[in-house]
Amino acid sequence: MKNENILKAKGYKITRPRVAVLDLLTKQTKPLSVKEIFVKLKREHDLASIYRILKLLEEVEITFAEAIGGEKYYHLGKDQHHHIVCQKCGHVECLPCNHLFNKIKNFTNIKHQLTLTGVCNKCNNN
Amino acid sequence: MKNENILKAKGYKITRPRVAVLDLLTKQTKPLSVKEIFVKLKREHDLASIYRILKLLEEVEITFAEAIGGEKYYHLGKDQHHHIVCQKCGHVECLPCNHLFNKIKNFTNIKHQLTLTGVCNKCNNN
DNA sequence: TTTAGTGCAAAAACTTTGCAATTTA
DNA sequence: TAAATTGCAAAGTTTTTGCACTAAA
Repeated sequence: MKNENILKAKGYKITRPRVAVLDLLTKQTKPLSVKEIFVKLKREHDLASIYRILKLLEEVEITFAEAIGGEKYYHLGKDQHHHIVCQKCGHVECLPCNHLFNKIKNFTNIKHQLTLTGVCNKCNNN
Repeated sequence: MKNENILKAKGYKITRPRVAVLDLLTKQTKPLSVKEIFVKLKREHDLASIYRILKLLEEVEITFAEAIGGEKYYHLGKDQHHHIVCQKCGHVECLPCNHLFNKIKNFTNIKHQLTLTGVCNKCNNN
């Protein structure tokens, strides 16, 4: 289902700022931080709105957030793919499994962090 | 080398607050956020100092920081191990490889996030 | 026309910084 | 005793919130 239709189906309105954020994310090949989104949209939309929109998109699982270096980065889609981040300059690249080697060979001093998320027993019983 | 000696070897002093943070982290079986550290130390040390200490410990690679849900969590050691986080309540557990299955079976709706970090070509050439 | 969503401004939360006082070596 | 580090207070960031106005359905 198209992303805008997911929103519509859940009773949310299709507004200019929401479309702007979705369109922007669609064009990206890497995840973006809130600030990057704000700047790339030329500051035409309110920062507070962008926060609200990203929170909503995350809730309805249109976007996924990934914490990189303590900051949240957002990208579209349920595809679980990964990222490699330069420790010095913060440069981020996507890491599709089949290009893993090609990307990794351009980095040195590689470390990794794996975080699984799920719903724990306790929460399942509420 | 003992953690305090790593500091000493690099010319840093062994102070009460630094020892308090190290001792606290030593006891943990899960990574802690800045705030959790502050509270667990009974607010006896200044928050600003804790920020400074954690930054230092990270620099000298005594602690490692991991971003979980947009917040930084700190733990000791170079061992690369992993975490599983409840999407609802935020409950975090460590995930040593050999206990992977045992821990995971108590969670549902499991998703994962892998982030590699390294130093990119550009930064290597500076 | 109704209601959800936005933009603005203000508040809250989080993190960093300057500096005098304290503590470590 | 000298130098590094702390605690405090203030400043700088980032994120959230309340509310009147606007725009989507």
